[in-house]
Amino acid sequence: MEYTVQKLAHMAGVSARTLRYYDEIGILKPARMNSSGYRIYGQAEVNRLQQILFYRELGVSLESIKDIVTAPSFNETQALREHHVKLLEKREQLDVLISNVEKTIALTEGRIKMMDNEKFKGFKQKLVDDNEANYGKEIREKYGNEIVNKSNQKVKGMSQVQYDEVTKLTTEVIETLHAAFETGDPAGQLAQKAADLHRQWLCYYWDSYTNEAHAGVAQMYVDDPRFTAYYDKQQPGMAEFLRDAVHFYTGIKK
Amino acid sequence: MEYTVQKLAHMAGVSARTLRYYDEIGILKPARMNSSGYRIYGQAEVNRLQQILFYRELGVSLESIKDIVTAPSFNETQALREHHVKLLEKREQLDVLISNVEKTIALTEGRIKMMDNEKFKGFKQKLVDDNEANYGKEIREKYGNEIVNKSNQKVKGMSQVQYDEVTKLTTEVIETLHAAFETGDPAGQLAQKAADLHRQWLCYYWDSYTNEAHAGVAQMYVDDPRFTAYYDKQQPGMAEFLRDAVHFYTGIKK
DNA sequence: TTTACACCTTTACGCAACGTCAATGTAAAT
DNA sequence: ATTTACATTGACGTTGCGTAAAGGTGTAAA
Repeated sequence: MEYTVQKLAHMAGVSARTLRYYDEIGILKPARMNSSGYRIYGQAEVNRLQQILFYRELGVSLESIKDIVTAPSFNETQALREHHVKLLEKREQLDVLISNVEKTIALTEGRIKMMDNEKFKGFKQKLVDDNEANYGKEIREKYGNEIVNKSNQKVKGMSQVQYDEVTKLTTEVIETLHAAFETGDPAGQLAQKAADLHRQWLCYYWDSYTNEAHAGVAQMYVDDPRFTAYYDKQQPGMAEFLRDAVHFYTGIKK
Repeated sequence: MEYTVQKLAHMAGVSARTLRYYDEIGILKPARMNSSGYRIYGQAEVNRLQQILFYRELGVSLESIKDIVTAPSFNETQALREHHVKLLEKREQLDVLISNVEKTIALTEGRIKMMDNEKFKGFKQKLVDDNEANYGKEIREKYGNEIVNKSNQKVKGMSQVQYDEVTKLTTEVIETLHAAFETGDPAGQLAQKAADLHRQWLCYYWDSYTNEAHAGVAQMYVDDPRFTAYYDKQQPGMAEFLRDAVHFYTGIKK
């Protein structure tokens, strides 16, 4: 009928430390202390502990459990429903993680089989990473999930030849952009060539190209400081220049 | 081309504190320090940070990331594969959690609709909890998943009338057992009545009853200290007595 | 030139939920 | 009477940073 810490701990499958901690934070006080200062728990405490452990199993924080078990009129169903939503979100996140890990494994395996070039190592991954981890969210918001997924799909499906092409294209874009920037005219020949190279570059990542989307991305280069930093680190004002060039190229002003 | 903490932090979408922390734990040292002790990062560090963030996104611990990014010949695929397994386990756990929360919500809703009795509150839940969280694993191991699931199913499907019956039965078992214990004879009339009540009680949880299983559970009452504690808290030796009584009742000695 | 202001530095405490000594006192069993 | 098992409080360690605090720089405007 009465239990010391160890006894209760063993019964409930938790540690004695846990019970002392629960005492400390006030979610499970012992029924009384004996003459030597031992914690003595009764039936009521056993029941309460079971409630606590139940909610703990559900992943509820002790802080929230405190509210649940102390407030007598607390709406359990409501709390559970909220927790349910959180769990579902968590699972979704986890699913994304899992599929990303799976994709990465497939990628690295493919890479290894494909070639042994050290320089190549990690770069395709980085491509996926750049697009996905850094800008994935924004792009998803603006252009939807499908485009991003297809983009990543395309990167993963690239052969080394294609990879080399896109790498070359990347430097070409930058170099042409530099030269064009000197002229100062985003509508000029060089700038339009840069815009065209940029379109080609985009087409390595995108499944379908539209002027609209191209112009949108160009605008984002200016709006998003991380993009701006990337382009402007070469030359201040570069991001804006590229945007203007693309806007001329696509015939779309945003 | 070169970045201070803030710059790099902003670019990568992390805090400056994070970068200092990464420096501290040695997974991302700056390229150099300037004359005033400022951290200066270069392109190599940007790349490395991107790798780090990539793995972080995947939920890998910084400790593991350290191994990945510092050891040049570290088998990435192997590491990812292990992480993959962990993630799958996590998702399984999460699925269990989710279904439990769903069941509990259904249960509490049913309870509320069924009646308004305060005393009843939380107890059916506790029944499921007791069986599942505390003894579920052992019972599953010995008698398989199906029996346990069906048991929980039965509890959840119980009406209040049935619940009252099983509650009454519980006290009857205990009381009869007490009286029988006085006689000291596990083969006597009282003890056999207790064993029979115990069988009836079991049948509220089990879908199919067998002498074998009944005898097995009785033995478990002695083997498992948590069960022993439960029965012995009334009277020391009670668990053994009940086991003996049931063994006589079922005609099975283990 | 001074001053404002943004940015840098290190140091160090705080968070959640305990695990894990350490030092010491008590109950129970031999 | 002594061993053994278990009780107590106290305090530090864990992970991945957030968040001051106290003070030194870098640059641009007044």
